[in-house]
Amino acid sequence: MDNSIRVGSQQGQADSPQFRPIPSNGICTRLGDKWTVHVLWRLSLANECRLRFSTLKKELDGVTQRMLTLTLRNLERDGLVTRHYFPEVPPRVEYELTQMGAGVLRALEGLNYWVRENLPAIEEHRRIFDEAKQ
Amino acid sequence: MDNSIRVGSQQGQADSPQFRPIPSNGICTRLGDKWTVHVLWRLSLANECRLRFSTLKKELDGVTQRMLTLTLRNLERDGLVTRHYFPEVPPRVEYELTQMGAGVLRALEGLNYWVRENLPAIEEHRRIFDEAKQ
DNA sequence: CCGCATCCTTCTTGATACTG
DNA sequence: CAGTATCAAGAAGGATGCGG
Repeated sequence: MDNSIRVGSQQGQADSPQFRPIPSNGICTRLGDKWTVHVLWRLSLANECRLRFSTLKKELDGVTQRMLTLTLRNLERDGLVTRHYFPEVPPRVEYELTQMGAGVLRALEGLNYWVRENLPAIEEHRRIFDEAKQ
Repeated sequence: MDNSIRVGSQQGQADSPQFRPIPSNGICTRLGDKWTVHVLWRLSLANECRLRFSTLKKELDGVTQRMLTLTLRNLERDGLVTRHYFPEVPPRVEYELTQMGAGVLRALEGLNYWVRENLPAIEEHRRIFDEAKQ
């Protein structure tokens, strides 16, 4: 498993004059995987940003136990989520969004907004493009 | 090829009270692929946001012709890039960032910034986590 | 020069079964 | 209930050759 959050041009391109050197790419290696953002998001909506594994699993439609575990493990490793283990009779595990975890979601707001604004235009472009291809 | 920019919870979860309903996920299906952001970024730095194929290929270190073509085709389809074809003797093709294309990069600034701020902390968490696993 | 088709490899995800 | 291990399926990416 590649556990990197890769940032921007892995290539040795010189920094540019105009903007800061790095486009936010590759974070998407982690954030872009199938369940990560869903998990962060669901946690952010929970009371105290905290849910147990089974609840999370139940509410993220379609996620398998395996993938949820993997996703949470990676988030924990990155410090975006904290794991609380209760050694009870049926064991209980809760996951909590950290401050940093909440920060990612805020950082995604701009993108989220952009998508909302532009999705119609994008879909229109696609329609035309695909049509022209016939 | 899946050409969707999928936004947020594909699941039928009810909109939440607190935030707007959708976390910006899945855009990463497109933006998160290996070369898309690199291409947008490189174009944004170019004169008139415009470069020919061969230049792009030369400057994006490691990209194959196939992947660059695919990436550009998808960007063109979405309306983030325009393709200009010149039927010359050795054919020439230029790609130009559209307004909307430039918009994505701006939308990514928040994320980009967040990564810069938090990468050290993330890497520290990883170090500790991995160490504890021994 | 640019693009496409083909083949092959790697990574991610899903399905399933088993353990503390 | 939560986690792990194993196996199989699929998608993404890379290598290469041909064609306009």
